[in-house]
Amino acid sequence: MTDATGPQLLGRLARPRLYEQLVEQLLGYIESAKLRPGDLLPAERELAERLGVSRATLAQALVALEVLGVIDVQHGTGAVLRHRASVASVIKGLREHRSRLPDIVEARSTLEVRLAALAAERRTDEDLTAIDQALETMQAEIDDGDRGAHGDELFHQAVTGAAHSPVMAQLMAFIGEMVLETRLESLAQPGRPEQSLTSHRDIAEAIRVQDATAAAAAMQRHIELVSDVALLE
Amino acid sequence: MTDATGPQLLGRLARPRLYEQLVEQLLGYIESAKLRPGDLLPAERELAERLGVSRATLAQALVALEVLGVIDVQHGTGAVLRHRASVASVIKGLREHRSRLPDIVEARSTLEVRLAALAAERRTDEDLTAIDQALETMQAEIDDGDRGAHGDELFHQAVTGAAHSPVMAQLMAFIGEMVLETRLESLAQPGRPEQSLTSHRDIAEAIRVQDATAAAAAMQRHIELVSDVALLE
DNA sequence: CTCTCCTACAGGCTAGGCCACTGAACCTGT
DNA sequence: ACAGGTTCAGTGGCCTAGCCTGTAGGAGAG
Repeated sequence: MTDATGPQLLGRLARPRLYEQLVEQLLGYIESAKLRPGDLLPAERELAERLGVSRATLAQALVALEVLGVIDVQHGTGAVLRHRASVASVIKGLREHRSRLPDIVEARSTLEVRLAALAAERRTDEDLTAIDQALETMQAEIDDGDRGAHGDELFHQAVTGAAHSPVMAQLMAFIGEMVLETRLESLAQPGRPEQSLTSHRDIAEAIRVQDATAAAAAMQRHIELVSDVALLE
Repeated sequence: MTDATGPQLLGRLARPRLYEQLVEQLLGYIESAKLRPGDLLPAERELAERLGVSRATLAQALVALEVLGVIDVQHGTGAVLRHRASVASVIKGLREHRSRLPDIVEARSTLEVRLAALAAERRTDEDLTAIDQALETMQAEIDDGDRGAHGDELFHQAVTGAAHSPVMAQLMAFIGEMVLETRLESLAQPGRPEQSLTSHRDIAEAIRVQDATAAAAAMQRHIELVSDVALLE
């Protein structure tokens, strides 16, 4: 899109990949053809010809759809639909116009509050060490005049890890991706890093003494503080 | 998993795809080589040769990693790492022992409890109508001796919609299939459908009167009821 | 010293081929 | 008539070989 209308001001310009366009088209096709779960997509050779691409490229698009959970490709049979079209359209819509920031913050806070509570219940001594190290890193960065973004990231990752919940960890990774894509830049407000570090310490302390309720509450306060101005981080 | 230990009793046996193995190997490589975000993976031609596969197949694996958010492939430059190895390893672990039930229930409850509360705050009259219709559908299905799985799914979708949070809806879709499996299992128990319907009515009532706290609590109870059976296995 | 341009090397995509798997139509012996 | 194998057309899986475009750093001109 932007690559056709004009140059982008920031960041490297969008690199259009054929397989991405194919994913869009296929999602659109699934929706418009009203395919139901279990239905078969047209054969690879036919699809490739109809779309005007090689089988190799189409195969990439099918891999992408498979990873997204939309289809399930079976050797000798074909590509079968796994979800109803509505789900596919949700994914499509999400990729087209990126999600709003408040929504992201909302989802993130939901997950992180729970992760903090779980971390308090399940943390091992190793988890605690990682959390403490993250705090030290952040402290060192702030002392250097930095805003401590790296240490902050480490902290949240350490807490996520301490919760020992792979599925929720993956959801967090997913959100992290959205945040990156929306080109969110946290604002470096004077005093903010110190406040953030302090609330981090509160969270860490609750996790240390394994108080799930306190950990959840501390994380909630932290997110409210942070989303107040900077919205994230 | 089972495909390595012995034959599966039900369902079609796992169909090993080369690109999937490559994803595993590459994740392992990223971790063992201690690559940091921003680092470049070896060139495609070199990787393909080292792994003993064609560039076309390697390209599929790279597409998969890109969709997973692990790397970012840039034309003319190479494949750059987007996340630290720990995140990659989490994804790897998740793909290995696919979807463990307790984790799924955990993630689901976290999201749905919050969704119920948001639904209570934000529901429109249309949302409420959809919720009531889902309840009627489920009631009709149960009266017919069915498990009411369809109505159950409709209900949760309606609540999710009423929360008006696209990102969390997306996250629900992300784990949607696993949730569906969980739901089907629990509803198979005698007497369960009625209990489930009753707790659905509680949730719907709280949303109707826009009591967020009550909605969250009702959803929490509902999920505990459901996961109770599912976890007994 | 700076700037331009060249070029080696990166990924993107195509074409065409062969192999393995699936399922249904079709034999064949009972 | 039937249950059992067998055949075969169609499907995806993967490979080789090649040419294209984009990137970035160094050589050379100014």
